[in-house]
Amino acid sequence: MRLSKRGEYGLRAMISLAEPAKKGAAPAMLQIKDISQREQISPKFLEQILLTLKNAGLLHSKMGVGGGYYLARPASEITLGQIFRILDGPVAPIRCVSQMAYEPCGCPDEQTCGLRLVMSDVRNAIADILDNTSLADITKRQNTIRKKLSLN
Amino acid sequence: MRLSKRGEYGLRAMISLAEPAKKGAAPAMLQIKDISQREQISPKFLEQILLTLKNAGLLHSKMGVGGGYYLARPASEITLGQIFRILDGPVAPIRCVSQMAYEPCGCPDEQTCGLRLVMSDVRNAIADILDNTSLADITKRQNTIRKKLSLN
DNA sequence: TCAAAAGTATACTAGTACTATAGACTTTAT
DNA sequence: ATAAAGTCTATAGTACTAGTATACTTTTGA
Repeated sequence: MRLSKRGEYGLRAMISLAEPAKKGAAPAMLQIKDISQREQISPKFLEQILLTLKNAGLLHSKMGVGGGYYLARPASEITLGQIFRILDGPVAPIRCVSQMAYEPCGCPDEQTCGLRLVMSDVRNAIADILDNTSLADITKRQNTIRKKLSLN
Repeated sequence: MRLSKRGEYGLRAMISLAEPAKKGAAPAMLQIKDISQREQISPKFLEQILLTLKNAGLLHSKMGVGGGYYLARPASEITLGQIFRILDGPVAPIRCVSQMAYEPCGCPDEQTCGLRLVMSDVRNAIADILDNTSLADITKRQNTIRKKLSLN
């Protein structure tokens, strides 16, 4: 049940882009090298990933000197599920329970297949989390933890 | 978040082995070819998988004519999580939230990493399902559905 | 006792996906 | 004009997946 590096890097980059530079400020525009340095990601690989995300409509960019990437929509309207599916494909652990890419498997009877029942639960559990967590939620959770830690 | 074919086949085979031949009877001993025919699995590939499961202590076998594989423990004491981990490794989508195979990722601060928070939730959701579902539970669910279907 | 059935064990392989890397190109600010 | 920054496509090394192949051991039963 692994998240690919592409997916991991893409999610981390999007989370970075959702963090406002100053508290209360608008989400920042960041350059590839800013993100790649902070998150320890190969800049050329990150470039591909951000481009994919841009072509999928989640990011906008500005070319030229002083350019960079920024979120196409408010952080509260971009979910982790959207990002994940663009980079890593369906959430379902097995195709026969996928909503976006259904395919039959070889079991004798799909309707009463026990594995399918459980994997369907797994799919729903994962999708529930990823589709109901926005980039803004992540930022909020991070800030809450930081606050708690600084109190000690 | 995909389940490998090895994992899928292994789980399907174990579920087959948990189904008693006759209602109320003890779980059956089945041969590779029985399972491979019923579940449409390459017999040689299945052989490897069952052997792995045997060496991990989940199956016993009987050699020779009329031999086969059977569950090493009652179906209620074998969980899908056990089978999954033997064949596909850790349940966690990312190593830094794995219980059985932790590894640090490259994020600037693991303690406040937003991605880690969410992926930890995902891991727990998956593990909750797989570790609390036994082969006996699956058999029961299948029978419930079959009963419902035959009532129509 | 020996042939056939069945599991054991390990090596090998073709194909695909993953994780990048490279290089040539376009746009923009100064 | 030039350097900074994103765009786009190709390709390469590696690991993994899904299966094949082959030789061997154990057991049963005719």
